Amino acid sequence: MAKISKSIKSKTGSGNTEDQILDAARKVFTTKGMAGARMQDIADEAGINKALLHYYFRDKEKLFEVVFLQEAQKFFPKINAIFNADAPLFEKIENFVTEYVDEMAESPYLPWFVLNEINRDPDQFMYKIWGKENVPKPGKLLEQIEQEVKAGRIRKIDPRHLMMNMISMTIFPFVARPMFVRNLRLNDKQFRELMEERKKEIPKFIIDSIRK
Amino acid sequence: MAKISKSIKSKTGSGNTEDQILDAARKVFTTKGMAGARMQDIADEAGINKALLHYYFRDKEKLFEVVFLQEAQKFFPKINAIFNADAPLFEKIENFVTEYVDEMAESPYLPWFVLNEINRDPDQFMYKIWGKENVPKPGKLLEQIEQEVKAGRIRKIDPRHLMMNMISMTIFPFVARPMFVRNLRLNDKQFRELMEERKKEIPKFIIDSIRK
DNA sequence: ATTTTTGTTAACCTTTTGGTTTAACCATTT
DNA sequence: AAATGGTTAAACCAAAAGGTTAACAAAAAT
Repeated sequence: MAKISKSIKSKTGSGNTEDQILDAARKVFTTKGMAGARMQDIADEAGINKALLHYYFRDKEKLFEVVFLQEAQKFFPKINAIFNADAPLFEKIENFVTEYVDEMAESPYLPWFVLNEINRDPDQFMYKIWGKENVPKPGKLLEQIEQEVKAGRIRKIDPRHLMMNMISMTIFPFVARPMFVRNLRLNDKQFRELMEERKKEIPKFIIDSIRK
Repeated sequence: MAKISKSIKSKTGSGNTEDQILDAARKVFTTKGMAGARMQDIADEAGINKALLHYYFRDKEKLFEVVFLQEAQKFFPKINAIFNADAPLFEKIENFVTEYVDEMAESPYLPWFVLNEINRDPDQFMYKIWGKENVPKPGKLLEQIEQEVKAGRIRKIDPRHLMMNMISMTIFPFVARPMFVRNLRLNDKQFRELMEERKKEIPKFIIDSIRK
Protein backbone atom coordinates (compact mmCIF):
# COMPACT_ATOMS: atom_id res chain seq x y z
CA MET A 1 0.00 0.00 0.00
CA ALA A 2 1.03 3.51 -0.70
CA LYS A 3 0.61 4.57 2.88
CA ILE A 4 3.54 2.44 3.94
CA SER A 5 5.86 3.54 1.16
CA LYS A 6 8.79 5.57 2.39
CA SER A 7 7.92 8.39 0.01
CA ILE A 8 10.40 7.42 -2.64
CA LYS A 9 10.33 9.61 -5.70
CA SER A 10 8.24 7.97 -8.36
CA LYS A 11 9.01 8.37 -12.01
CA THR A 12 6.52 11.21 -12.36
CA GLY A 13 8.66 14.04 -11.10
CA SER A 14 6.60 15.93 -8.55
CA GLY A 15 6.57 14.44 -5.07
CA ASN A 16 4.75 11.40 -3.84
CA THR A 17 1.40 10.56 -5.26
CA GLU A 18 -0.56 10.54 -2.05
CA ASP A 19 0.24 14.18 -1.42
CA GLN A 20 -0.46 15.05 -5.02
CA ILE A 21 -3.88 13.54 -4.60
CA LEU A 22 -4.48 15.28 -1.32
CA ASP A 23 -3.49 18.62 -2.81
CA ALA A 24 -5.67 18.11 -5.81
CA ALA A 25 -8.59 16.98 -3.70
CA ARG A 26 -8.25 19.96 -1.42
CA LYS A 27 -8.36 22.26 -4.38
CA VAL A 28 -11.32 20.64 -6.09
CA PHE A 29 -13.33 20.08 -2.93
CA THR A 30 -12.89 23.63 -1.80
CA THR A 31 -13.74 25.06 -5.16
CA LYS A 32 -16.78 22.98 -5.93
CA GLY A 33 -17.79 21.62 -2.57
CA MET A 34 -18.19 17.97 -1.67
CA ALA A 35 -21.27 17.46 -3.83
CA GLY A 36 -19.92 19.42 -6.78
CA ALA A 37 -16.56 17.69 -6.86
CA ARG A 38 -16.04 14.90 -9.39
CA MET A 39 -13.60 12.10 -8.82
CA GLN A 40 -12.48 12.55 -12.39
CA ASP A 41 -11.75 16.22 -11.71
CA ILE A 42 -9.56 15.29 -8.80
CA ALA A 43 -7.76 12.65 -10.78
CA ASP A 44 -7.16 15.13 -13.58
CA GLU A 45 -5.99 17.82 -11.21
CA ALA A 46 -3.57 15.36 -9.64
CA GLY A 47 -2.47 14.26 -13.07
CA ILE A 48 -3.30 10.64 -12.43
CA ASN A 49 -5.81 7.99 -13.27
CA LYS A 50 -9.17 7.61 -11.63
CA ALA A 51 -8.36 4.03 -10.76
CA LEU A 52 -5.32 5.17 -8.86
CA LEU A 53 -7.45 7.51 -6.85
CA HIS A 54 -9.48 4.62 -5.59
CA TYR A 55 -6.30 2.70 -5.06
CA TYR A 56 -5.19 5.29 -2.51
CA PHE A 57 -8.53 6.27 -1.06
CA ARG A 58 -11.37 3.82 -1.21
CA ASP A 59 -14.07 6.28 -2.13
CA LYS A 60 -15.02 9.89 -2.37
CA GLU A 61 -16.24 10.20 1.17
CA LYS A 62 -13.04 8.79 2.63
CA LEU A 63 -10.96 11.16 0.57
CA PHE A 64 -13.04 14.10 1.58
CA GLU A 65 -12.85 13.13 5.19
CA VAL A 66 -9.08 12.90 5.14
CA VAL A 67 -8.56 16.19 3.33
CA PHE A 68 -11.02 17.96 5.48
CA LEU A 69 -9.90 16.71 8.85
CA GLN A 70 -6.27 17.27 7.99
CA GLU A 71 -6.99 20.91 7.46
CA ALA A 72 -9.33 21.56 10.29
CA GLN A 73 -7.40 19.66 12.89
CA LYS A 74 -4.26 21.50 12.00
CA PHE A 75 -5.83 24.86 12.41
CA PHE A 76 -8.59 24.87 14.96
CA PRO A 77 -6.53 23.86 17.93
CA LYS A 78 -4.19 26.72 17.13
CA ILE A 79 -6.76 29.45 17.53
CA ASN A 80 -8.26 27.66 20.47
CA ALA A 81 -4.85 27.71 22.10
CA ILE A 82 -4.57 31.43 21.52
CA PHE A 83 -8.00 32.05 23.00
CA ASN A 84 -7.16 30.09 26.11
CA ALA A 85 -3.58 31.21 26.45
CA ASP A 86 -2.33 33.04 29.47
CA ALA A 87 -1.73 36.44 27.89
CA PRO A 88 -3.11 39.97 28.17
CA LEU A 89 -6.22 40.63 26.13
CA PHE A 90 -4.70 43.04 23.66
CA GLU A 91 -1.87 40.66 23.01
CA LYS A 92 -4.30 37.84 22.38
CA ILE A 93 -6.16 39.88 19.84
CA GLU A 94 -2.98 40.57 17.97
CA ASN A 95 -1.89 36.96 18.15
CA PHE A 96 -5.18 35.75 16.84
CA VAL A 97 -5.24 38.08 13.87
CA THR A 98 -1.62 37.47 12.99
CA GLU A 99 -1.91 33.74 13.25
CA TYR A 100 -5.02 33.70 11.16
CA VAL A 101 -3.76 35.93 8.38
CA ASP A 102 -0.55 33.93 8.14
CA GLU A 103 -2.45 30.69 7.96
CA MET A 104 -4.58 32.03 5.14
CA ALA A 105 -1.51 32.82 3.10
CA GLU A 106 -0.80 29.10 3.10
CA SER A 107 -4.33 27.75 2.93
CA PRO A 108 -6.53 30.36 1.30
CA TYR A 109 -9.25 27.78 0.79
CA LEU A 110 -9.53 26.76 4.44
CA PRO A 111 -12.16 29.20 5.71
CA TRP A 112 -14.46 28.45 2.85
CA PHE A 113 -13.97 24.78 3.41
CA VAL A 114 -14.71 25.03 7.10
CA LEU A 115 -17.73 27.22 6.63
CA ASN A 116 -19.15 24.81 4.12
CA GLU A 117 -18.82 21.95 6.52
CA ILE A 118 -20.03 23.84 9.50
CA ASN A 119 -23.12 24.86 7.59
CA ARG A 120 -23.76 21.37 6.35
CA ASP A 121 -23.68 19.71 9.72
CA PRO A 122 -22.40 21.73 12.66
CA ASP A 123 -22.56 18.97 15.24
CA GLN A 124 -20.93 16.37 13.07
CA PHE A 125 -18.23 18.86 12.22
CA MET A 126 -17.43 19.80 15.76
CA TYR A 127 -17.40 16.21 16.82
CA LYS A 128 -14.92 15.26 14.13
CA ILE A 129 -12.54 17.97 15.16
CA TRP A 130 -12.78 17.96 18.89
CA GLY A 131 -13.98 14.47 19.63
CA LYS A 132 -16.42 13.42 22.30
CA GLU A 133 -16.31 15.81 25.20
CA ASN A 134 -13.31 17.84 24.16
CA VAL A 135 -15.34 20.76 22.86
CA PRO A 136 -13.60 24.13 22.72
CA LYS A 137 -14.64 26.59 25.36
CA PRO A 138 -14.47 30.24 24.45
CA GLY A 139 -15.35 30.79 28.08
CA LYS A 140 -11.82 31.73 29.01
CA LEU A 141 -11.62 34.58 26.54
CA LEU A 142 -15.13 35.76 27.32
CA GLU A 143 -14.35 35.84 31.01
CA GLN A 144 -11.11 37.63 30.41
CA ILE A 145 -12.96 40.34 28.54
CA GLU A 146 -15.44 40.65 31.36
CA GLN A 147 -12.56 41.00 33.80
CA GLU A 148 -11.12 43.84 31.77
CA VAL A 149 -14.45 45.59 31.77
CA LYS A 150 -14.82 45.20 35.52
CA ALA A 151 -11.28 46.35 36.09
CA GLY A 152 -12.20 49.42 34.10
CA ARG A 153 -9.45 48.98 31.59
CA ILE A 154 -11.87 48.81 28.70
CA ARG A 155 -15.30 50.27 28.22
CA LYS A 156 -18.43 48.31 28.97
CA ILE A 157 -19.10 45.87 26.16
CA ASP A 158 -20.78 42.50 25.84
CA PRO A 159 -17.87 40.08 25.48
CA ARG A 160 -19.77 38.12 22.89
CA HIS A 161 -20.04 41.12 20.62
CA LEU A 162 -16.38 41.93 21.01
CA MET A 163 -15.45 38.38 20.17
CA MET A 164 -17.75 38.31 17.18
CA ASN A 165 -16.32 41.56 15.94
CA MET A 166 -12.77 40.35 16.15
CA ILE A 167 -13.46 37.04 14.48
CA SER A 168 -15.61 38.59 11.79
CA MET A 169 -13.14 41.27 10.80
CA THR A 170 -10.39 38.71 10.60
CA ILE A 171 -12.05 35.92 8.73
CA PHE A 172 -14.63 37.50 6.50
CA PRO A 173 -12.32 39.23 4.03
CA PHE A 174 -10.90 35.83 3.15
CA VAL A 175 -14.31 34.29 2.75
CA ALA A 176 -15.59 37.12 0.58
CA ARG A 177 -12.28 37.72 -1.10
CA PRO A 178 -13.62 37.68 -4.65
CA MET A 179 -16.10 40.36 -3.72
CA PHE A 180 -13.54 42.67 -2.20
CA VAL A 181 -11.00 41.99 -4.92
CA ARG A 182 -13.56 42.89 -7.49
CA ASN A 183 -15.14 45.92 -5.86
CA LEU A 184 -11.90 47.47 -4.64
CA ARG A 185 -10.17 46.54 -7.87
CA LEU A 186 -7.32 44.64 -6.28
CA ASN A 187 -4.90 42.21 -7.83
CA ASP A 188 -3.61 39.26 -5.86
CA LYS A 189 -0.55 41.06 -4.60
CA GLN A 190 -2.56 44.04 -3.44
CA PHE A 191 -4.98 41.82 -1.65
CA ARG A 192 -2.16 40.09 0.15
CA GLU A 193 -0.69 43.43 1.17
CA LEU A 194 -4.03 44.63 2.44
CA MET A 195 -4.42 41.52 4.55
CA GLU A 196 -0.90 41.99 5.84
CA GLU A 197 -1.87 45.48 6.92
CA ARG A 198 -4.84 44.11 8.76
CA LYS A 199 -2.56 42.36 11.22
CA LYS A 200 -1.96 45.80 12.69
CA GLU A 201 -5.15 47.49 11.60
CA ILE A 202 -7.66 45.18 13.22
CA PRO A 203 -6.06 45.18 16.68
CA LYS A 204 -5.71 48.94 16.46
CA PHE A 205 -9.30 49.29 15.38
CA ILE A 206 -10.51 47.18 18.27
CA ILE A 207 -8.30 48.72 20.89
CA ASP A 208 -9.14 52.24 19.81
CA SER A 209 -12.76 51.32 20.27
CA ILE A 210 -12.67 49.73 23.67
CA ARG A 211 -9.67 51.09 25.53
CA LYS A 212 -10.56 53.64 28.14
CA MET B 1 -47.95 28.76 -19.67
CA ALA B 2 -48.07 29.25 -15.97
CA LYS B 3 -46.29 32.56 -16.10
CA ILE B 4 -49.24 34.13 -17.83
CA SER B 5 -51.87 32.71 -15.53
CA LYS B 6 -53.52 35.30 -13.37
CA SER B 7 -52.57 33.38 -10.24
CA ILE B 8 -55.85 31.65 -9.78
CA LYS B 9 -56.02 29.18 -6.95
CA SER B 10 -55.40 25.68 -8.22
CA LYS B 11 -57.02 22.65 -6.69
CA THR B 12 -54.14 22.01 -4.33
CA GLY B 13 -54.98 24.38 -1.56
CA SER B 14 -51.85 26.36 -0.84
CA GLY B 15 -51.23 29.23 -3.25
CA ASN B 16 -50.09 29.04 -6.80
CA THR B 17 -47.69 26.34 -7.83
CA GLU B 18 -44.98 28.55 -9.23
CA ASP B 19 -44.42 30.24 -5.91
CA GLN B 20 -44.54 26.93 -4.13
CA ILE B 21 -41.77 25.73 -6.37
CA LEU B 22 -39.75 28.88 -5.93
CA ASP B 23 -40.05 28.66 -2.17
CA ALA B 24 -39.09 25.03 -2.14
CA ALA B 25 -36.19 25.63 -4.49
CA ARG B 26 -34.92 28.49 -2.39
CA LYS B 27 -34.94 26.31 0.66
CA VAL B 28 -33.25 23.32 -0.93
CA PHE B 29 -30.70 25.27 -2.95
CA THR B 30 -29.60 27.31 -0.02
CA THR B 31 -29.38 24.33 2.27
CA LYS B 32 -27.53 21.99 -0.03
CA GLY B 33 -26.07 24.29 -2.65
CA MET B 34 -26.63 24.10 -6.37
CA ALA B 35 -24.67 20.88 -6.83
CA GLY B 36 -26.05 19.21 -3.73
CA ALA B 37 -29.66 19.99 -4.50
CA ARG B 38 -31.75 17.30 -6.13
CA MET B 39 -34.65 18.09 -8.39
CA GLN B 40 -36.57 15.38 -6.60
CA ASP B 41 -35.91 17.08 -3.28
CA ILE B 42 -37.32 20.30 -4.59
CA ALA B 43 -40.34 18.56 -6.02
CA ASP B 44 -40.94 16.82 -2.72
CA GLU B 45 -40.50 20.01 -0.75
CA ALA B 46 -42.98 21.72 -3.03
CA GLY B 47 -45.33 18.77 -2.74
CA ILE B 48 -45.51 18.21 -6.46
CA ASN B 49 -44.28 15.94 -9.18
CA LYS B 50 -40.82 16.20 -10.70
CA ALA B 51 -42.27 16.55 -14.15
CA LEU B 52 -44.17 19.59 -13.06
CA LEU B 53 -40.94 21.16 -12.00
CA HIS B 54 -39.70 20.94 -15.55
CA TYR B 55 -43.00 22.17 -16.79
CA TYR B 56 -42.52 25.42 -14.91
CA PHE B 57 -38.75 25.72 -15.21
CA ARG B 58 -37.01 24.02 -18.09
CA ASP B 59 -34.10 22.65 -16.14
CA LYS B 60 -32.18 22.85 -12.92
CA GLU B 61 -29.94 25.66 -14.02
CA LYS B 62 -32.86 27.85 -15.04
CA LEU B 63 -34.58 27.27 -11.75
CA PHE B 64 -31.46 28.05 -9.82
CA GLU B 65 -30.89 31.16 -11.83
CA VAL B 66 -34.36 32.47 -11.17
CA VAL B 67 -34.31 31.78 -7.45
CA PHE B 68 -30.88 33.18 -7.07
CA LEU B 69 -31.34 36.35 -9.06
CA GLN B 70 -34.64 37.04 -7.40
CA GLU B 71 -32.91 37.13 -4.08
CA ALA B 72 -29.77 38.95 -5.02
CA GLN B 73 -31.43 41.56 -7.15
CA LYS B 74 -33.80 42.35 -4.38
CA PHE B 75 -31.07 42.92 -1.89
CA PHE B 76 -27.89 44.17 -3.52
CA PRO B 77 -29.28 47.37 -4.90
CA LYS B 78 -30.51 48.19 -1.43
CA ILE B 79 -27.11 48.23 0.18
CA ASN B 80 -25.63 49.89 -2.84
CA ALA B 81 -28.17 52.64 -2.43
CA ILE B 82 -27.20 53.08 1.18
CA PHE B 83 -23.53 53.29 0.29
CA ASN B 84 -24.17 55.93 -2.31
CA ALA B 85 -26.83 57.84 -0.46
CA ASP B 86 -26.46 61.42 0.51
CA ALA B 87 -26.15 61.03 4.26
CA PRO B 88 -23.54 61.59 6.96
CA LEU B 89 -21.06 58.77 7.40
CA PHE B 90 -22.19 57.67 10.84
CA GLU B 91 -25.76 57.58 9.68
CA LYS B 92 -24.82 55.46 6.70
CA ILE B 93 -23.11 52.96 8.90
CA GLU B 94 -26.17 52.62 11.04
CA ASN B 95 -28.42 52.35 8.02
CA PHE B 96 -26.31 49.67 6.50
CA VAL B 97 -26.20 47.51 9.59
CA THR B 98 -29.88 47.93 10.33
CA GLU B 99 -30.94 47.19 6.80
CA TYR B 100 -28.76 44.14 6.65
CA VAL B 101 -29.82 42.64 9.95
CA ASP B 102 -33.45 43.16 9.10
CA GLU B 103 -33.05 41.53 5.72
CA MET B 104 -31.42 38.51 7.33
CA ALA B 105 -34.42 38.00 9.57
CA GLU B 106 -36.42 37.41 6.40
CA SER B 107 -33.83 35.61 4.31
CA PRO B 108 -31.35 33.96 6.65
CA TYR B 109 -30.00 31.89 3.81
CA LEU B 110 -29.15 34.79 1.51
CA PRO B 111 -25.57 35.54 2.53
CA TRP B 112 -24.59 31.93 2.23
CA PHE B 113 -26.25 31.76 -1.11
CA VAL B 114 -24.49 34.85 -2.36
CA LEU B 115 -21.11 33.84 -1.05
CA ASN B 116 -21.42 30.49 -2.71
CA GLU B 117 -22.11 32.08 -6.04
CA ILE B 118 -19.52 34.76 -5.68
CA ASN B 119 -16.92 32.14 -4.97
CA ARG B 120 -17.95 29.97 -7.84
CA ASP B 121 -17.70 32.64 -10.47
CA PRO B 122 -17.31 36.23 -9.31
CA ASP B 123 -17.50 37.85 -12.73
CA GLN B 124 -20.47 35.90 -13.88
CA PHE B 125 -22.19 36.68 -10.62
CA MET B 126 -21.58 40.40 -10.74
CA TYR B 127 -22.65 40.54 -14.32
CA LYS B 128 -25.92 38.81 -13.58
CA ILE B 129 -26.78 41.23 -10.86
CA TRP B 130 -25.55 44.49 -12.20
CA GLY B 131 -25.59 43.94 -15.92
CA LYS B 132 -23.12 45.19 -18.45
CA GLU B 133 -21.60 48.43 -17.27
CA ASN B 134 -23.79 49.03 -14.29
CA VAL B 135 -21.22 47.82 -11.75
CA PRO B 136 -21.57 49.10 -8.22
CA LYS B 137 -19.05 51.69 -7.24
CA PRO B 138 -18.05 51.78 -3.60
CA GLY B 139 -16.10 54.88 -4.61
CA LYS B 140 -18.65 57.20 -3.11
CA LEU B 141 -18.42 55.72 0.34
CA LEU B 142 -14.65 55.42 0.20
CA GLU B 143 -14.32 59.04 -0.80
CA GLN B 144 -16.69 60.11 1.90
CA ILE B 145 -14.56 58.38 4.47
CA GLU B 146 -11.48 60.07 3.11
CA GLN B 147 -13.25 63.40 3.38
CA GLU B 148 -14.02 62.79 7.02
CA VAL B 149 -10.39 61.94 7.68
CA LYS B 150 -9.20 65.09 5.95
CA ALA B 151 -11.76 67.19 7.74
CA GLY B 152 -10.33 65.79 10.97
CA ARG B 153 -13.65 64.44 12.15
CA ILE B 154 -12.34 60.88 12.33
CA ARG B 155 -8.86 59.55 12.88
CA LYS B 156 -6.62 58.58 10.00
CA ILE B 157 -7.68 55.24 8.60
CA ASP B 158 -7.52 53.55 5.23
CA PRO B 159 -11.11 53.75 3.95
CA ARG B 160 -10.83 50.25 2.57
CA HIS B 161 -10.11 48.82 5.98
CA LEU B 162 -12.96 50.70 7.55
CA MET B 163 -15.33 49.47 4.91
CA MET B 164 -14.11 45.91 5.25
CA ASN B 165 -14.52 46.08 9.01
CA MET B 166 -18.05 47.33 8.79
CA ILE B 167 -19.13 44.78 6.22
CA SER B 168 -17.38 41.91 7.95
CA MET B 169 -18.85 42.57 11.36
CA THR B 170 -22.30 42.83 9.87
CA ILE B 171 -22.35 39.87 7.55
CA PHE B 172 -20.07 37.28 9.06
CA PRO B 173 -22.15 36.32 12.07
CA PHE B 174 -24.90 35.27 9.70
CA VAL B 175 -22.57 33.26 7.53
CA ALA B 176 -20.97 31.52 10.48
CA ARG B 177 -24.13 31.37 12.48
CA PRO B 178 -23.92 27.68 13.30
CA MET B 179 -20.48 28.22 14.74
CA PHE B 180 -21.49 31.07 16.98
CA VAL B 181 -24.70 29.41 17.99
CA ARG B 182 -22.80 26.35 19.01
CA ASN B 183 -19.85 27.96 20.73
CA LEU B 184 -21.83 30.59 22.57
CA ARG B 185 -24.58 28.10 23.32
CA LEU B 186 -27.39 30.15 21.84
CA ASN B 187 -30.84 29.11 20.84
CA ASP B 188 -32.55 30.67 17.85
CA LYS B 189 -34.25 33.33 19.87
CA GLN B 190 -31.06 34.33 21.62
CA PHE B 191 -29.24 34.53 18.33
CA ARG B 192 -31.90 36.79 16.92
CA GLU B 193 -31.69 39.01 19.97
CA LEU B 194 -27.95 39.20 19.72
CA MET B 195 -28.19 40.24 16.10
CA GLU B 196 -30.77 42.80 17.03
CA GLU B 197 -28.33 44.22 19.52
CA ARG B 198 -25.70 44.46 16.85
CA LYS B 199 -27.72 47.11 15.06
CA LYS B 200 -26.59 49.45 17.81
CA GLU B 201 -23.43 47.69 18.85
CA ILE B 202 -21.59 47.69 15.52
CA PRO B 203 -22.08 51.39 14.77
CA LYS B 204 -21.07 52.19 18.33
CA PHE B 205 -18.03 49.98 18.03
CA ILE B 206 -16.96 51.65 14.82
CA ILE B 207 -17.65 55.16 15.90
CA ASP B 208 -15.87 54.70 19.20
CA SER B 209 -12.88 53.57 17.25
CA ILE B 210 -12.64 56.28 14.65
CA ARG B 211 -14.28 59.41 16.07
CA LYS B 212 -11.83 61.98 17.22
C1' DA C 1 -71.86 21.34 -24.20
C1' DT C 2 -67.85 20.64 -26.38
C1' DT C 3 -63.44 21.92 -27.61
C1' DT C 4 -58.96 23.91 -26.24
C1' DT C 5 -55.76 25.10 -23.14
C1' DT C 6 -53.39 24.58 -18.87
C1' DG C 7 -51.94 21.82 -14.89
C1' DT C 8 -50.47 17.42 -13.26
C1' DT C 9 -49.03 12.65 -13.01
C1' DA C 10 -46.72 8.03 -13.53
C1' DA C 11 -43.65 5.80 -16.15
C1' DC C 12 -39.85 5.91 -19.01
C1' DC C 13 -35.39 7.18 -21.20
C1' DT C 14 -30.64 9.14 -21.04
C1' DT C 15 -26.65 10.86 -19.06
C1' DT C 16 -23.58 11.35 -15.43
C1' DT C 17 -21.04 9.61 -11.87
C1' DG C 18 -18.99 6.71 -8.37
C1' DG C 19 -16.83 2.64 -8.26
C1' DT C 20 -14.62 -1.92 -10.09
C1' DT C 21 -12.04 -4.90 -12.90
C1' DT C 22 -8.65 -6.42 -16.13
C1' DA C 23 -4.52 -6.47 -18.71
C1' DA C 24 -0.46 -4.52 -19.43
C1' DC C 25 3.83 -1.62 -18.37
C1' DC C 26 7.88 -0.19 -15.89
C1' DA C 27 11.03 0.69 -12.09
C1' DT C 28 13.05 -1.21 -8.01
C1' DT C 29 14.09 -4.73 -5.05
C1' DT C 30 15.24 -9.32 -4.22
C1' DA D 1 15.55 -13.22 -13.82
C1' DA D 2 11.64 -13.09 -10.90
C1' DA D 3 8.76 -10.77 -7.82
C1' DT D 4 6.73 -6.55 -6.23
C1' DG D 5 4.55 -2.21 -5.99
C1' DG D 6 3.02 1.79 -8.47
C1' DT D 7 0.73 3.23 -12.48
C1' DT D 8 -2.13 3.52 -16.75
C1' DA D 9 -5.85 2.91 -20.11
C1' DA D 10 -10.01 1.05 -21.17
C1' DA D 11 -13.98 -1.15 -20.52
C1' DC D 12 -17.59 -2.14 -17.59
C1' DC D 13 -21.46 -1.92 -13.99
C1' DA D 14 -25.03 -0.10 -11.03
C1' DA D 15 -27.15 3.62 -9.08
C1' DA D 16 -28.51 8.20 -9.05
C1' DA D 17 -30.06 12.17 -11.14
C1' DG D 18 -31.68 14.97 -14.88
C1' DG D 19 -34.98 15.25 -18.31
C1' DT D 20 -38.90 13.55 -21.53
C1' DT D 21 -43.35 11.51 -22.91
C1' DA D 22 -48.01 10.18 -23.11
C1' DA D 23 -51.99 10.25 -21.13
C1' DC D 24 -55.35 12.24 -18.00
C1' DA D 25 -57.82 15.89 -15.17
C1' DA D 26 -59.35 20.62 -14.42
C1' DA D 27 -60.36 25.06 -16.05
C1' DA D 28 -61.24 28.37 -19.63
C1' DA D 29 -62.85 29.55 -24.02
C1' DT D 30 -65.92 28.75 -27.75
